[in-house]
Amino acid sequence: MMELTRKGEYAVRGIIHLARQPYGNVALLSDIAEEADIPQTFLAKIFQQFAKLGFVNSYRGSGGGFSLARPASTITLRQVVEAVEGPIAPNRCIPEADACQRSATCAVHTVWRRVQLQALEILDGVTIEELARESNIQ
Amino acid sequence: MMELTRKGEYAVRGIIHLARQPYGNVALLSDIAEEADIPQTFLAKIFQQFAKLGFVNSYRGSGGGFSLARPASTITLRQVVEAVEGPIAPNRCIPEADACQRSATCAVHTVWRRVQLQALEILDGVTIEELARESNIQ
DNA sequence: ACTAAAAAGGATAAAAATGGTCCTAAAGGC
DNA sequence: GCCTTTAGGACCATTTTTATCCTTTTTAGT
Repeated sequence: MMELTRKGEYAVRGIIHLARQPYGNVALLSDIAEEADIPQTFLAKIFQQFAKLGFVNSYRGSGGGFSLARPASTITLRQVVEAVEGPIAPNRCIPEADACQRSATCAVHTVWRRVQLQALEILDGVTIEELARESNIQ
Repeated sequence: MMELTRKGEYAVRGIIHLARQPYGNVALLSDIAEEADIPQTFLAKIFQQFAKLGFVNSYRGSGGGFSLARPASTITLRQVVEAVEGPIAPNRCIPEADACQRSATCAVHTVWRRVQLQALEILDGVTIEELARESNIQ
């Protein structure tokens, strides 16, 4: 349970690789995909989501590619993961409060809520800049 | 991401219902399934796993059913969830250390590890007895 | 012994999610 | 106009989820 999918892994690896470039540098999707060992067409979908959310700029045509749209220090791990995986929540009741009629009275619910808040606190506290700097990720 | 499946939800709800019975009381699967609003045949599979793991005793035949095999205060939420969902880990590298060649040097890895440890700490600290006592779960 | 009750275990299956691929269109540089 | 590169949509295979069904085994009661 609670596992990041490939999509989430690729999203994190992909944006870390982009963040390793000099800021503003436009990188080719094909280069990032190869370096990070991610299927290019899959990474394309992920970066398209990033572009819509304003994490990256995309440029079409010859000389095009992707660049970070914001400093890596302002993009958190949580933002990246939630961009592709949706809200981080250990059970289904949590994201939309209504969805669980038991919410108000269910002790189990409060436990999941605690787990969620702890996870969010950790992921909010980690930026892509830190990860790009510290990781030896390929 | 990080979501408990139905199986996990049913496992928790099911064992909480069993824990509401007087200790040692043998309850019918059909009764628990109905009370907890869980498909009976699905709950059967879950309780079979519980029986193998020693959380519950099962009795076949007329007058049979299930009872808790250990006091509810000695069964943690983590144990119940892991019984049916497998190890709790936010990404694939964590459960088996070898699986991720990047483990040693990857900063992302250490973040997931922190998330995992926090979650485990919370789930280890909650017993089925507490949940059975405090929850108004149907 | 017979019967009914109840769990055990295996096979099966529909639906959804995952993890992609492929093709055409659009945009930009030369 | 041509080449490069991303955008977007359609499609698809595999796996996981969420069950259901059937037969067997065990037990209690008569």
